[in-house]
Amino acid sequence: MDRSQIHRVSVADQAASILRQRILNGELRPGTALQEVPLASSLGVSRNTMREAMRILSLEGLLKRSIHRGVAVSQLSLKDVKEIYHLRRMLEIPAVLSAKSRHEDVLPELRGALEGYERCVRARDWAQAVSFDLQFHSLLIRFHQNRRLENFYQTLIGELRMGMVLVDRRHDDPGALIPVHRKIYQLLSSGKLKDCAAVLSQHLDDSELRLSQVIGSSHPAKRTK
Amino acid sequence: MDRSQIHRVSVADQAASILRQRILNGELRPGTALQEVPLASSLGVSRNTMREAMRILSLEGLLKRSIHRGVAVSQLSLKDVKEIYHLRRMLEIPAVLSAKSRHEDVLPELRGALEGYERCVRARDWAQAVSFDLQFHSLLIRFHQNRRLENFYQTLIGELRMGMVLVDRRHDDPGALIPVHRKIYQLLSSGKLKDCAAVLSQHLDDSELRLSQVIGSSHPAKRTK
DNA sequence: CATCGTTGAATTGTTCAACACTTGACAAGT
DNA sequence: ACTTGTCAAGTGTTGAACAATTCAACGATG
Repeated sequence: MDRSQIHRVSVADQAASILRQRILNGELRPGTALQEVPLASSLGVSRNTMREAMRILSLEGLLKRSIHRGVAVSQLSLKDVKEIYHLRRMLEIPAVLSAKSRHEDVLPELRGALEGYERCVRARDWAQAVSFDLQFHSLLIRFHQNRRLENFYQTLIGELRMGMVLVDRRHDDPGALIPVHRKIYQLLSSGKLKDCAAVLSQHLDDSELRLSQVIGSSHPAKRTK
Repeated sequence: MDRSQIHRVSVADQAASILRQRILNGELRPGTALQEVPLASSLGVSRNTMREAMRILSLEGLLKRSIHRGVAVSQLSLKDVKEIYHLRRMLEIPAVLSAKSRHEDVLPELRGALEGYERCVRARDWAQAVSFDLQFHSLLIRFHQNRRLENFYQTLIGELRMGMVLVDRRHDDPGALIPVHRKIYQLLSSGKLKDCAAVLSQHLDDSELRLSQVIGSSHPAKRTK
């Protein structure tokens, strides 16, 4: 009788969500310029509403605004990747180290994300697999029990995922991460937190390296005319 | 050509800055309801522009939006304070521990903030003193050399400062923090990072306790269970 | 007396159309 | 080649309108 939440969301928020989804899915690739009028009419909203939506996404880091020059889908630089992984290490490793038995409600969700990931890999649905992968890591942050931190981490992951759509195409071995995530989950659920942190740390190193290589070869050193 | 100094900011951003300043100065106290039309006309901007400004501040956490119910200056709860200080400990202590000699460019700035703080305390300018206090801690975050982290920390400090304007009034001993900050600076510049972290940790505990007491007595009708 | 619709004013959400300003490209002139 | 002028396209901003929602006051009904 008491529904969780009634459909009370502003149109601007919905427009932002749709746009966010398109960016995170790789439908809108980094660097793509977005014009207000065509986008607004394609979503069936007014230009002002679309501007509010774009304002939201630009504050999330997904869009980059240049005044009077329009907005474009943000493009991750190597420095960005380095920054984001620095933060991931700083946040995820203490998270698993602080995992206590009273946090057990997170374990089933971790298992769910793990299984979803494996299912997607078997189905060759890599975009969805990336989602489950990142969801798995987001759940680790829950151990901190800090809503602000979760939100911050979520925006980080959003930026990262935007760059990861580039990885999909040349992802030669998408299933290689399964045993790693399995191991993390297993060590975590059995309380071997130090070992878990070690595996996680290595996993993050590998992930950063792979993404950096793709980004680096994607848009190489700026041409100095 | 020096293009970096040209004053090219959108009106919406400027409106947001003005409003942010008023909130952080305590001119607009937590809980104050803000109506679009009066505010817009008082700043001499249109309603749409003011809406964009409010959107910015709500995403920064300074304003709280209830759909169709208006926006109000956010109010820190005890849980918020706990969250924010949890994050401050998580960010500031590793920051000083990772302080290396190559970060020496931060030290003069820390000294500047320290001296500004002492100057304000002597002049009984507590609002400005709080600014220098928080600036001192923001500078510590610089040791992480991570721009995203600095931005995140800055929004945290913004929320905190909003709650601290309540402290000003009953601040019985505003100069008590001088020796603590001095000590932190001294230990930091002499490389005694472990000791520095210990002092900083204690300082944060004290600060949280003081703020919690004020918040708790400010709106006590808060049953948490 | 209390509870439940109803009404209506006030405020926000959204749209629309217009204008000012900036930018980038192209053409003309030197 | 370099500068300058022009122009179209796009963003920034405004003001007015309408739709949707909230909230409080008001009765009506039991």
